[in-house]
Amino acid sequence: MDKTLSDIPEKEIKKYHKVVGQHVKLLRESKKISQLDMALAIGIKSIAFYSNCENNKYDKHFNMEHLYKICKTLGIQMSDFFKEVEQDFSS
Amino acid sequence: MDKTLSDIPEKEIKKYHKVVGQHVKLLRESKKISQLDMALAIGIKSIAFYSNCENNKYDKHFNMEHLYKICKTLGIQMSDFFKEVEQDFSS
DNA sequence: TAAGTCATTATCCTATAGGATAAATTTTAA
DNA sequence: TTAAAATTTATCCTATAGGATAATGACTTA
Repeated sequence: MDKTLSDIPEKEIKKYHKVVGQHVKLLRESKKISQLDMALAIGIKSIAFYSNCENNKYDKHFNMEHLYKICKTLGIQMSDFFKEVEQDFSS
Repeated sequence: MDKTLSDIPEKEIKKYHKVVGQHVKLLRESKKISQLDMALAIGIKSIAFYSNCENNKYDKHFNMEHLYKICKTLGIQMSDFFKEVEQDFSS
């Protein structure tokens, strides 16, 4: 799709995805959960794909469903997750 | 993908998508913005698709990029958006 | 009553997100 | 050190999310 009609730059979205991935990684590591365990918990069978989502490689990123399940697995609220993301994002 | 490996039920995700759509609609209407204007603001050229995302028809739903742009257009934080969604969701 | 927004339903198409696989690399612990 | 566990890189495939299109309906006001 041609996204140029929106005045919100693609770069900004990319950065957001990146910060989201970084934050998932941070939270996961702080709870001593392996990528494999987290991936399986949220129904992703490929650690490689999961890894790429965390690290924003090959344009892979988490979607709403992933994040919902990740937050639930971590025992936190989406709103709290995004609050932390926002702090990182604007810094 | 076979999502049965995750113990978080599909029904729950569907409901979440639904509440998200309803909330976007609520906020959009409260700001007197038409579907067309919002769709264009976030780079969606099809009001039909946008409408289906708001109403969760044909399994259409907003993704992270959509929601990021919607929140920015509405002038609110993602975290605040999701806080409201959570209140609706658990009720 | 017609014309003009605004929104919804329905169907179809395709670019790509989601995922599989394999191999390399890095980390950990024995 | 070495073996295993954990992570990352890279490439490829395909199911479907994202979107186009068209027709319908609902509401407004001229």
